[in-house]
Amino acid sequence: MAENDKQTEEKIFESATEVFVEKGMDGARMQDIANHAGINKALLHYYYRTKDHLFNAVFEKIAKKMFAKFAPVFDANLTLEDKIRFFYKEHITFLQNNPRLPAFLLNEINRNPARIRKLIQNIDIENLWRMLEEQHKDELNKYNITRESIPQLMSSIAALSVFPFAARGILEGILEKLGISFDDYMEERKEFAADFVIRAIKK
Amino acid sequence: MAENDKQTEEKIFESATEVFVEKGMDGARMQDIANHAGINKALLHYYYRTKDHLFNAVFEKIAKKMFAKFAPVFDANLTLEDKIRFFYKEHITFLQNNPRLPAFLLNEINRNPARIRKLIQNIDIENLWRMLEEQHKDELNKYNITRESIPQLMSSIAALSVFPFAARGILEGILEKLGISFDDYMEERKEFAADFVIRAIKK
DNA sequence: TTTATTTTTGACCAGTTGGTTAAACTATAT
DNA sequence: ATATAGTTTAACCAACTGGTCAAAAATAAA
Repeated sequence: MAENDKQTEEKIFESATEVFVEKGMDGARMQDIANHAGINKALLHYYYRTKDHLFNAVFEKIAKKMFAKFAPVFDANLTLEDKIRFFYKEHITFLQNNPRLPAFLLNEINRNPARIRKLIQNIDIENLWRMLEEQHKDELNKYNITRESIPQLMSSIAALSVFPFAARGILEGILEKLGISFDDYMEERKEFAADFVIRAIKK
Repeated sequence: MAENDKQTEEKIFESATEVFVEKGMDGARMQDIANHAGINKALLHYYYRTKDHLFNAVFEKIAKKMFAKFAPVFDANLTLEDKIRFFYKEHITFLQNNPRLPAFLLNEINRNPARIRKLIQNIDIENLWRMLEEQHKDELNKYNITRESIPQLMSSIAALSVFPFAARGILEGILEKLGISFDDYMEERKEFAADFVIRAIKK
C-alpha cells in the first residue's frame, strides 16, 4: 500500500529530523525516534536500514534546504544593496522558523567533514563571481569587492546571520540581562546586518 | 603523594579535554579518555566521580579561557580602531591554536544552555559600555555606536572571527576549490575582519 | 620493619543501544 | 475465498557504556 507507505516513511523521516536536530547524531536514540513517530522501533530499520542511513537522509535534506536559501540572491533582479537587504530578510526569517538548524549543521559537519564535501562540490564559485560581475558591472566599482576578497566577504555575510543562532545559548543569556528578547534582537538584526555589510563594502 | 597526584589528575584532565573537544560529551567514551591518559578507567572515577563531573570541569575551564580572550580589549590603552585590530589579531591567533574550541563550545552550549548561564552572570555589560564610553568619549562621535546597538555590534564582531572556525568543515571545502588554504584565509582574515568592522561603524 | 593510607588495577555488573528475527497482521491480486 | 506480497510488531540479542568493588601495589607514617 503505497499510500500508507509514504505516510509511515514520512512520519519516520519527520520524527527523525526533530530528534536528530535536537539531540544530534550521538545523542539521538532510535527508540526516541520510534516513540516520537508512534511506531515500533523495528519499523525504523525496515524503512531505513541503519541509524546511519536514517541520519544521512535527514542530514542531506537539511543541508540542501539550508544552501538553497543562499541561491535566490544571485538571480534576483535587484541592486547589490537591495540584494543584501533581501538576503538577510529572507535568510533570518528562515532561521527564525528553524532556529536549531545552524547549531545542528555546524556540529555534524564538524563531527564528519567528509559528509558535506559531496554537497559542496556542486557549488561553482567561479561562476557565481562571473554572475555577480555581470549583473552589477556598472555599480561594482562603487564597492570594495574583488574576486580575491569574495571568500572573505561571503563568509562574513553568512556569519552575521548564522552565528547568532548557533550561539543562541550564550547570546540569549547576555541579552536577557539587558532586557532584550532574542526574538527582538533577531528581528532588529535583519536591518542591522544589511546596513553593517553595505557600509563595510562601500568605498 | 601530592606530586604524583597532580600528575595523574592533570593527565586525566588533559586527555579528557582532548577527547571531549573532539567527540563532544555524547560522543566521548570514558574508556577512550582512560586509554588516552594511559590509565585504568576506574581511575577516572576515582578523581572525577562521574562523566558529568569530568565534563563539567573541562567545559568550565575552556569556556573561561574563551571569554578571557575578549577581556584585554577593554583595558588596552589604544584608539578604538586599534583595539579592533588588536582584538582580531589576538583572538584569531588564539583560535588558530585551538581551532576546535568554537564548534565544541557552541555545540555543548546548545545541548545544555543552562550550563553557560552561570558564567555569563559575571559579565557586566552596562559597565562595559560605561568603560567604552569613558575611554573613547572624544572619538565615539565619529562612529555609529550607541548604547542600544552594542549587542548587535558585539555579536557581529565575535561572529566574524568565531564563525569561520565553527564552520570550518564547509569553508575548507569551498576554499579548496579556489586553491586557498584555510590557514591562509584565516591569516588574511585578521586584517579583513578588522577593516570590515571599522568601515561598518564609521559614520 | 610494620602499620596505615592513598593510588591503581582487573574483573565485574546492570542498564542501554542499535539491530535482528520469526511471527502476526493487512492489503492486493487471482 | 485463498494465495501472495508487503507492513508492523513483540521478543530477543550481542556489544557497549558508565560505573562499582575488592584486592593489589605504592607511598607515607609509626
